[in-house]
Amino acid sequence: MSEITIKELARICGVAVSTVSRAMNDRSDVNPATRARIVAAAQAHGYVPNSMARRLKIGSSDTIAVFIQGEFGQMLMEIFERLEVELGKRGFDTTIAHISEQQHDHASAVERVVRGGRFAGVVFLGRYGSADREASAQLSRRLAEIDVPMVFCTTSDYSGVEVQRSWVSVDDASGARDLTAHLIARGHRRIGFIGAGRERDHEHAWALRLSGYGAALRDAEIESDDSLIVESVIESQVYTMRNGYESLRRWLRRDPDSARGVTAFVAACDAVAIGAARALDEAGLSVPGDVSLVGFDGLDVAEYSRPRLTTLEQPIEAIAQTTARLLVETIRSPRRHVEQVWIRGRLIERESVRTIDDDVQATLSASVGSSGEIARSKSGDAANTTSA
Amino acid sequence: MSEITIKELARICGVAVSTVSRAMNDRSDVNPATRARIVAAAQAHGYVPNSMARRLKIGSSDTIAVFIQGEFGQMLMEIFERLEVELGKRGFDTTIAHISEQQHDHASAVERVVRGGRFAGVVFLGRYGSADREASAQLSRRLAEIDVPMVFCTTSDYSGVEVQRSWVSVDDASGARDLTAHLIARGHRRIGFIGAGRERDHEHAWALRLSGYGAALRDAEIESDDSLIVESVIESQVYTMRNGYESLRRWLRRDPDSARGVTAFVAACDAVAIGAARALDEAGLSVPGDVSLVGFDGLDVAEYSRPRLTTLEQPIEAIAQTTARLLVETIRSPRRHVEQVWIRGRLIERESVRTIDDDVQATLSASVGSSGEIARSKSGDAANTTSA
DNA sequence: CTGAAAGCGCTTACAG
DNA sequence: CTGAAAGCGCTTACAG
Repeated sequence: MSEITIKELARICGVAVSTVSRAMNDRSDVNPATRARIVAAAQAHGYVPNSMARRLKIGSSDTIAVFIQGEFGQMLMEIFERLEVELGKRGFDTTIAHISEQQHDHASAVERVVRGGRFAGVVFLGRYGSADREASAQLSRRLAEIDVPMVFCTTSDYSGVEVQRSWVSVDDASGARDLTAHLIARGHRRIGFIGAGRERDHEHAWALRLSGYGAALRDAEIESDDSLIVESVIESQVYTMRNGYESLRRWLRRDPDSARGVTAFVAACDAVAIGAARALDEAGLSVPGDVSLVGFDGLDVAEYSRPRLTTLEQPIEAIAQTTARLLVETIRSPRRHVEQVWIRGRLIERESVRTIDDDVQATLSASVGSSGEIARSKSGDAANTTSA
Repeated sequence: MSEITIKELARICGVAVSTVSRAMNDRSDVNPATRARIVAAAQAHGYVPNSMARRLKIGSSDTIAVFIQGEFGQMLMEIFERLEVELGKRGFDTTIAHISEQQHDHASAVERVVRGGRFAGVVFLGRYGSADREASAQLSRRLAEIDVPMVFCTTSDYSGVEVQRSWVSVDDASGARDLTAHLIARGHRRIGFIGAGRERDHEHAWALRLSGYGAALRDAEIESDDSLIVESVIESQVYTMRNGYESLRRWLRRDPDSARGVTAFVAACDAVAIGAARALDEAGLSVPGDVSLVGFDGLDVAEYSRPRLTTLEQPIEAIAQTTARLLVETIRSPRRHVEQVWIRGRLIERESVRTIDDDVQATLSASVGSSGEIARSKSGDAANTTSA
């Protein structure tokens, strides 16, 4: 711990601490020669100002805390990286505040770091609060009280509290709608959705994607069929390949009749799509030969898997820029109106969707039929829960 | 900013600040009734101690900084999550210090946060210093001077400085050796390696994996052939599917003759393997039908891609535990001997390796030949750089 | 251009 | 069990 303090450095240089402070902070009112001498000495002795002391004194910090709850998804990390540079351009430091899933009391954990940290601003990335509605609402109220500038990035505030916050997100609903419409334009009619939240409430982005899927169906006057909605099996880690795989696999086994005739699926995200593709594969169904599949996010895995996945690319750049802009504006003029920005993603057509026409339809039914048999042969253990 | 300070809370409760402090910190020497009153008031007014002031006063913090340089790879994030809980069990908070790739001067950026942050300890996750050897060595020397407890996790210290540091990592060399030996046991003889660093020096883990590959070849008395080593094309982001794809694709085009006869590849990591699989696919080669392929890491994508990738699973749990243990030991007794731990990973056999025998060999040569033709038909633009 | 002084919000001996 | 005081390492008016 040979850390040197400002006092010692001052003694070494034979000046007052206030002079050292000014020199280190590039103030204009310091003799250039003195400054040079001090900076050199600092360098030589490895002096770096104690950031706690500095921030305590300064009062207003220029660091932004970005909260990430639970798992570090790839999409979140990519947004974070861009966000960090955007905020950097505007003169802010960024720090990740991770609230682990294990934490009993999310709300108070968040509150503790926000209140204790004296940040210039806060962004919630990808999740907010806990499944416990009341706790989340509580958190919102308290955050409103301490009045930190904050924006939700890729999360909507579903806490139900009146306080309005700014947010920015990919337009989940329109994205899913575009994806589904694309499938419909390719001749698909019986289209499933993989990865719905168990409770189907508005807890997060997926509910929005599910609604976009429903809207596209309605637009095309296709009757929606709840039995085609595949629920998430692994709720603690929804954005995973494993969730896509397990969820679809279970559904295929349980509802062989529903599976019959489905020609396409929209997955709640790319990772889920990859997992789902494997479940399909194991059931003897090929993509896109037997069933088409689209993802959501635009991860690299969607680009390099085979078949390449048609998906909706999140506009990471724009999301990060907008979030940074909104937050900085809020910091500068706290009482401005809130802005809520949905940014449309871009549909990327690749190889996982096939154009359907009647004769193909026939082939399809046949192969789905065979998958139904596979399902049946294993369905003994799940007989009572089979819905069809 | 209705943040309340200890002084105001003290006034509200009609006690001295020292009493509030004691109550908030659960000291034993406080009247239970007084404590209850204070805690309740703190709750009501949303009082949370200013963490800067607290840490400034305390001097020794109990937070650990984990440094991550450049991209947030999935493997790194998984290790981080485990590390956070392991450190948490031992009473430490964890914070991520991200050094972005853009930063001109890595070394001094690292030094600044370490010196300025007064952390209880530091771990470097996945990368250390910059490509600039001298700068890295410089950093090591300065870090040694300030004498922070630190351990390298999944990074080796190649700075060349005498100061010995503890480290823990998957055993890259033996892992790659196991993987390669596995291929050899399955009858493969001409085996390539995808993702070598351009300079082939010992900058990071990949050099170790490359050497493990070489060792296995030597064990089996197979003559190694440098033309089978595929170099990374995208050096700034080596752990990516894109790097695997572009690197192998270029190689396939450039060295069609080398490609002839290769029956298997070991990829430097799973992401690279996935990208490589696509390049193979585009060249008309199937995995494992025409060429076998193994990865390294044990990411989910290796499990859900088709074919499922045979790979070496990193023992994340053990790595995180050992790192936490070592760091805490170093914190408690700074002068203890350093420990350098290589933890063996587990080979997971899946579907990307095929057992080879003579007649298969014949088929293979034929299809690689056809890929050579594809390459040639596009080689006009790269004619001068073609090595064969 | 430089120095002495006050104070940011806490914690921790030291008295009582 | 409680309070008054000192001080952690800085920065920033305020004088000179």
